[in-house]
Parts: sequence; C-alpha cells; structure tokens
Amino acid sequence: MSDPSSSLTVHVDGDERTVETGTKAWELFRDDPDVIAARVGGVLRDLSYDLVAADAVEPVRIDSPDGHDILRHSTAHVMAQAVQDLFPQARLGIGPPITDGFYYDFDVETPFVPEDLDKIETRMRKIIKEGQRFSRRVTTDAQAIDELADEPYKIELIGLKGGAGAEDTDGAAVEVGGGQLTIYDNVRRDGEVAWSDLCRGPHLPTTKRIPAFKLMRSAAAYWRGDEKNRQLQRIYGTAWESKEALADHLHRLEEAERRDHRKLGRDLDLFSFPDEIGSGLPVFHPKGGVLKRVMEDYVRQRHIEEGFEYVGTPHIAKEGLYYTSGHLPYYGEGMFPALDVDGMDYRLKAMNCPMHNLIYRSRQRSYRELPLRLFEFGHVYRHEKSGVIHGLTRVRGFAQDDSHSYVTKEQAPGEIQHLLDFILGLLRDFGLDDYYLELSTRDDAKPDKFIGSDEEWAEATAVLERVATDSGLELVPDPGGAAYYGPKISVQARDAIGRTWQMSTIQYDFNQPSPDRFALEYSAADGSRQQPVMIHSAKFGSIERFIGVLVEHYAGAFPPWLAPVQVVGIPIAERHADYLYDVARRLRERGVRVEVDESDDRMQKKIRNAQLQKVPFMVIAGDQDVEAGAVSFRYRDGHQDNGVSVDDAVERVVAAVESRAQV
RNA sequence: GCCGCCCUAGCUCAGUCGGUAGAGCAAUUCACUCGUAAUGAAUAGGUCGUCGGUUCGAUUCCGACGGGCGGCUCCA
Repeated sequence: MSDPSSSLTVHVDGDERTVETGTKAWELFRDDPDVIAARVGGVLRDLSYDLVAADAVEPVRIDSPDGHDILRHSTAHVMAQAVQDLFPQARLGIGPPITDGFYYDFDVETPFVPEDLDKIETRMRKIIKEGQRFSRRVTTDAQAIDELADEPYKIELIGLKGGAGAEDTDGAAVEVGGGQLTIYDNVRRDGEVAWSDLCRGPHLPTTKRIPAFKLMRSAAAYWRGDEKNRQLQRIYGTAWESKEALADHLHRLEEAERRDHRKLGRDLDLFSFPDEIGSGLPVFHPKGGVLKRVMEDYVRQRHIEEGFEYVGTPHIAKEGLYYTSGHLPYYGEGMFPALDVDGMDYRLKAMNCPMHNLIYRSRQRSYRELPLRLFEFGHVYRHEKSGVIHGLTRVRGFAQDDSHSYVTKEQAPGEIQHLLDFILGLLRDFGLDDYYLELSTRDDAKPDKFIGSDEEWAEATAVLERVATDSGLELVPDPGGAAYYGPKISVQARDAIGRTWQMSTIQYDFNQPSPDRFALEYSAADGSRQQPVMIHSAKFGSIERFIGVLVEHYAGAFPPWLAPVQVVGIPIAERHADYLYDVARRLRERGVRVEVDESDDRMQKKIRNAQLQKVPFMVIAGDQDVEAGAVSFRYRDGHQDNGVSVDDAVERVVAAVESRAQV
C-alpha cells in the first residue's frame, strides 16, 4: 500500500486501481488510442481530468455514441476556427453534434457558397495537422462576457444559462452547461492560443484525433430556431472514427439517394408533378395508378372487415363548418384561402372529421350502434408553405385514409386497442414490421393552442398512454405534439435502411362532439342523451405519402402483389412470342398483370429493361421451353429457374401474389 | 413564408467570356431473330422555365414571377 496522501483509489471499468495523486484520466487509458474521453461518475470528462479518490471511471471510445458526439462537437470547433480565420467578421452561433454529424451557425454578411466550404475544409485540415490541444478553462459570467465582447450570440447564451430554457431543446446546452461556465482554448504546440470558444465540453485531447470529416452543405437557420430571429448561415458536416467509417456513411447517403422516390417515380413511370397543375399536386401515371389502386382496394377491404363503414364526402364546404370544428380559428393558415361563391365563402377540405360528424348527426343515434365507425379515402387540400413541399411525402393535395370511431367513453380504450392492432397488422401486410409508438401530448405552457379542459386532457392522455403501454412496444413521449382537439398516439415505422417515418395516428377527441361544437349525442340504455367520444385514425396518414415511403422502403422493387407489372414475358426469338402470349393469357385469367415484350430489341436488352423496371418475374421462353411445355424464370436478383412447366409457373406467380410475399 | 443554389431535347448532362445550340439514353424507321443487364444504321426532337429590362444583338448580364433542390420555420 502506498502512502494515502500521495495516492488514491479509483474504479476503472469496475476494477479497483490505486494511482498517484495528480493522475489524469488519460493515464488510465494510455495504451488504448481509441479512448478519447472518460465518463467519471456518469459525467463525461476530458481525458485531462484530474482523478480524485473513489472516482468511478469508464473509457469513452471514439466509435461509441458518446464518442461520436464528442468527435463531432470538436470537429465543429475546428470548423468554427477555420471559418473565423477565413472570415474574421463571422460571429459564432451554436455548434452542436447531431445525428451522423454536426453543424455550426455563423452570422456572416454574405452567405457561404460551395467554394467557401472547400476553402474551409482545407483550412480545417491545416488546423487538424497542427495538433492543437483542446484546453478547458473555468470562467465566470463576468469574465466570459468581457472576453466574448465581440460574440453577441454567445453573450446571449450566457444570459440564458441556468434558466428553464437552457435545456438541450435548442442546442444551447452544448455551449453553456447548467452550472459552471467554461471556455475551451485551442492551443498550438508552442503554447499560443489559436482560438477559443465558450463551451461545456468535453472535447478530444487534440485536433489530431479527428480521423475523418467532411463538410456537407450550408443553409440558413433561424437563430435559436425562431422565425422571428435573424437567419444565420449554418454549415453541416460529418466526422467519423476512421476513413472507412466516413466512406460507409457516404455510401449510406448514396443508397438513400438511390431510393429517392422522386427519382424512382420518374424512372419507373409512377407519378409526376406537372408545373401546370401546381406545386405539391401529384398526378399518378398508369403504373403508379396500379400501385395506388391495389393499396386502396386492400385497405378499403380491411377496413370493412374490421367493422368500418365506407362513406363519401365532398372536397369543399362552406367555411362555417370549419368554425364549428375549430379548424379555422386554430389552423386557418394551413387551409387554402376561401373561394367566393355567390357571396358565400367556401373552403377546400383540409380534414374529413367535420363531414363525418355531419353523417353521424344526420339522425338520432343509439348506444346500440356504437362503436360507429366511418371511413373513407377523403381527398384533402392543405396550403403548405412553398418551402416545405417535398415529393409525395409533403404535398398540398392528398387522399387521407381517414376513419372516425364514435364510441361511448367506456368503449374508448377497447376501440383504441382495436385500432392499434388493426394498424400494426396493416403495416405488416405492406412489409413494415419494425416500429415504435409516440405519445403526443398537450404543451401546458401554450394553453391557447389547445381546446378543452385540463381534466379532459388528462383523461384522454391517460387512456392513450395505457393502451400504448399495454402494447409492449417502445413508447416515446412527444410533449406539445398533440392536435388542438386532443392527444394522439402515432406509429413510427422503420424502413429497410433504418429511417423512421410517422405513419399511423390515433387521436382521442372529446372536443368536436361537445355541445358548443357538433353537439353529437346518442341515446343511452336509460333513455338519457349522452355525448360520444370520437377517435380519429389515419392508417397511412396520406396514401400519396405512403406510396412514397413504400417506393423508398422497397427501392422500387415491390413485392409482386404491389408491382405495377408483375410478369414480363421475354421471347428468345420472335417465333416464341405466340407461345408466351398463351402463357400470358393464362396468367391474366388468374388476375396477374402481365406483359409480353415483343419489341425488336435483343432478348438481352429485354432482360435489362425488365430488370431496370424492377419487374418481379421475368418469364422467358425459347425452343427448349416450348418443346418441354415450360418457361424459364429469371428473378430480380439474377437467379434463374429454368424448365418450369407452364402449370407450375402460373401457380408460382399466383401464390406469390396471393401471399403478398416478396420474391 | 425565409436564406442559398439551380432550371438547355422525354431523361441525364455538355456548351455559349453576349453573335439564336450539342452528346448519350429514350422515341420513330429499317436491317438483324439472338438463351439471361445495352445489335447496328438512319430519322426526328429545343422560341435554352416565363415575362420584362440593358444592348445593334440576350439562352448567356440584371429584375420579377413560376418550378425544383438543400436547410430553417411549420406539419390538424
């Protein structure tokens, strides 16, 4: 045992170790070059941290989630230094790590152009090569304000520190933690301070520990995320633990680009967005039309099987209806402006519920009818801001697969359960089987954005939360994300490359049925008049958007039941075409969408074309096949199955379509 | 809506430092009839997004508008 005054005992990754007083964290991990920081008692620290007795220390590796954040945050600092080197007048905003990268905001006179990013990258490489040390220094508010006199945004952050707003919601916490105020100096090898930034840390030991980075793009962003504030210029970048990891990340981005439904929609001739119609208003071509119709037919059928009744409502209504529902006062900006018809203002429909309420109210309702479930593909139009429109995923006109279940209060939990089960089954049928739930609740700080009493909100939220929890699925809270009329559960589905999309929603609404709105009622068993609860539910939210998601999920290679063309017949030579027409006729009799490629391309070219169109089954016939009464299959992955009898071939295709299998 | 960038043939893209444009693929026609991802040749196709300004002359420079892309904000 060494002298207790000159040594101390710490726990490293659970093991007890005795070290000399004054030992720094990096000395514990000196033989592991991947360790870039330490977690001490659960708190992330620089490797220069001075150990104290009884510290529980764990290494933070550069390829761990925390390690990535630290690497990226440090890279953001290097970028900011480079920017201020090249553009001395640039003032600093914030520079936090984000998923797969980082950004830093700057106030500059002239926005950055792509060539600027090249220059900044070059400068960053120089800084990295210099091996500047990230040196932590504790300071006081007064000192920091003095030192950062030229950085108005940083001073604003100091003012926010410790307040309720200092939480990580706007990234400010990365700069100024709760308690202590710290500045990080970037120190050159000769001791000269190259650059400093107000920052909570921790950081890499030196800039040399940035193995691979890349600046991605620049864009404007409002200071502290508020539209009313000045726009800063944001530069996005990414940083990784190795050149290979960076390359992998860039490949993943390429893969996402390859799947982009806007590109595939054009390549596969599914849909387009004619300028002449207007921004955000898609048209479906015959092949996209097949996809849309098959989806809608299936979803309609499933709703009917689950006890829904299919209804139909107009696209336009007198605007008083939306005052009754509350949509105009609360979301009027999202609706198209009024059309004056004979002095009366009409509005394009932005949601279906008011019209479904009128169907409910068209006659007396009995408790015996409940749950009453109305469903339709209601075409709605929303006046989305021009800057947010995006392919099929954010449009101005779309079909909502919208249902409203009218239930007694007691029936509500059961109905929500029923809806959730139905939704998850439906998503699975379309090949999405990885999801989590989000519970969107009211923002108590903004009561004017929501209607209804506190008690009603609490009750509605509790019902949704209970069903969501009982489902056993992962549940993520989304405070403030509720609609004005009630809380909601949404189903977030992960696609084939791990991205999540908000798909289905279930909303509990006690407001629209209330006496001052639609005054919905039913006669209870005791003869009294009672108010029903309505439960809004969209399974895919928007058919258009869901088609976009499916295109990206499958990268255009749909399972046969959804594929616009399920089978292409390819004759080896012209003389085999009639034989294939015969096979095609038999397939068509079984409801299969089949084409025979009779163009005068060579068969190799026909295969290439079918492959590019991502047709699930290529059915090829030449002399050998004709002789044997057979065909040869080629699949999209290139594998073949030759000499399959025509009877078996037809059954094989039909079975794949009916089972909704992928091939 | 805000900031930046972009708009040339159906698609992908050259090009014009201001003197009215070119390729590949696709399309059409002809020849070829071929066993698992591109046969060859010929033809046709553009008021260079729209409107206005500067200019002897604008696809090119400037402005407005429309559309797109990347973000921000928003997302019932």
